[in-house]
Amino acid sequence: MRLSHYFLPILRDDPKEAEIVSHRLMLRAGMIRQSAAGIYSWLPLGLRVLRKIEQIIREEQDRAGAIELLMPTLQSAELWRQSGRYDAYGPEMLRLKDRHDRDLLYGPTNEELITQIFRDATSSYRDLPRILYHIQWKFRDEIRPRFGVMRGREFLMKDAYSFDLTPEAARHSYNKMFVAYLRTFHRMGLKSIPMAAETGPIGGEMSHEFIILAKTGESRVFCHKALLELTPPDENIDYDSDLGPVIAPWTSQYAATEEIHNAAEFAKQVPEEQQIEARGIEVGHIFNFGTKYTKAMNCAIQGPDGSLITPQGGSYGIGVSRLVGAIIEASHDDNGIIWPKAVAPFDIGMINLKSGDAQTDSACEQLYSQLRSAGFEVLYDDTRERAGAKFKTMDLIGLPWQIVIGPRGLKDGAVELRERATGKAEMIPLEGVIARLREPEPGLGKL
RNA sequence: CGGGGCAUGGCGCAGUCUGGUAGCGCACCUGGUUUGGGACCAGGGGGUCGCAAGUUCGAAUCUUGCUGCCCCGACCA
Repeated sequence: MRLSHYFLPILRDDPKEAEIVSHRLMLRAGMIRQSAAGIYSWLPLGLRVLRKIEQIIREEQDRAGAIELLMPTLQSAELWRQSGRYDAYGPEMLRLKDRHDRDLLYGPTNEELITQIFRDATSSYRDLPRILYHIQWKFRDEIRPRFGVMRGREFLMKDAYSFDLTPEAARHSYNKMFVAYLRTFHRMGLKSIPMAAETGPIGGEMSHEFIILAKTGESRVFCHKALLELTPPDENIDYDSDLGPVIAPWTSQYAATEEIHNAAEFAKQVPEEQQIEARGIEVGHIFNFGTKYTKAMNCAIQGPDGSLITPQGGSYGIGVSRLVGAIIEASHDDNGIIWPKAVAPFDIGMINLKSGDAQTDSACEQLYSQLRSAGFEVLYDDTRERAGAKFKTMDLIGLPWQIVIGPRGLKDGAVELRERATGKAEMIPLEGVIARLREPEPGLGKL
């Protein structure tokens, strides 16, 4: 993409409404614009990140055997009356009426709807287990939206729902999602820590929040240091095998959010030098809630012996739009965002230091086209800005690699390759750029 | 919802106390000089001063009502 043809409204100054760093940087980097309190438009750069995150989530859900569908944003109140949540949910739920004066709501979650869909389409035990998911916009009318996309009212969420015949089978579905979440967040360059959690209004007995540590996190969390060193299973993990032992390293160590933290237990279970007390951002939440919704929604399945079985349910959320902010909270410096490679809006930012100079232009054009043919996503700054301004912009938007091309280096046929995360720069021959970019990252195993 | 604050061009702000018809920096446009970490000079364009009613010869400025947004708290993916 040529910057001269792109839509990237950079702000040089901090907008005063943005308090925390991710919100500030997203506004300044031209990723989002606010439309109303807690409601945002996603500009091209932000959208690209959102899509990358979505895609990683999708791949890992699919790998774990979940099946994608898409439910609407608007739901009928009638459905929610069946589960009893229409009245229980409170003012957080946005309620509206259509022209026939029928009650509708903008979905804050989808347990009722998915249960209805599943119920109406399934009658045999042979059709279980299933995990269905979708990635859709939700609305919760928060009392006080804040922190940009981290706590918006409208937000993009992946939510999955499992249906199983027995509690044991439901436990297995839960474990599948547990593993999928470990892998998902790891692929995004995040260290996520599953923590025992309260179940809240969704209900149920078993629940984990997936927390990433960040100074600006909204809640205090406590855990064993060893949890930070664990690596998730690789892509060859067999999701049909017993996953209990696989997740044991995570579930056997103390890890709790503030709400259920028990200081005495913490002290007893974790040696002082291994204790971590930090702030965290919740990016995922998994629940197992038994028959809460299937029962309320009259969902029954015929078993092998002809008897009716009420399926066991679970739901599994990931805050997709929140993750964009969370990743920035976890990965930035004074100059701007530092995108993990897997979610960066572009792989490479190419800076033409002397647009209009025939030699520099042609070297840039040549490399730009080669990089794209090689499969890289490149944002090419071909504008007439001065060098300094271009550097500042590139640092702000945080693309993993910067390629700096100017007459000085071209004299020797070289360009500068700079890694945003480390600031390390090296001069390499024009022809060597692609080979250099393809070198495997040290320490990054195959996931 | 309780407490605090803000609303003036795309962004950041001054002007409001003491009414006289809107200004600064950045950004933008034109020309010139510049050009490896947010250049300089000159000339320009752009604002129903959040909305409504009122006071007044005259309102960004005073009065009343409303709306939007931000921060702290309780609540939450």
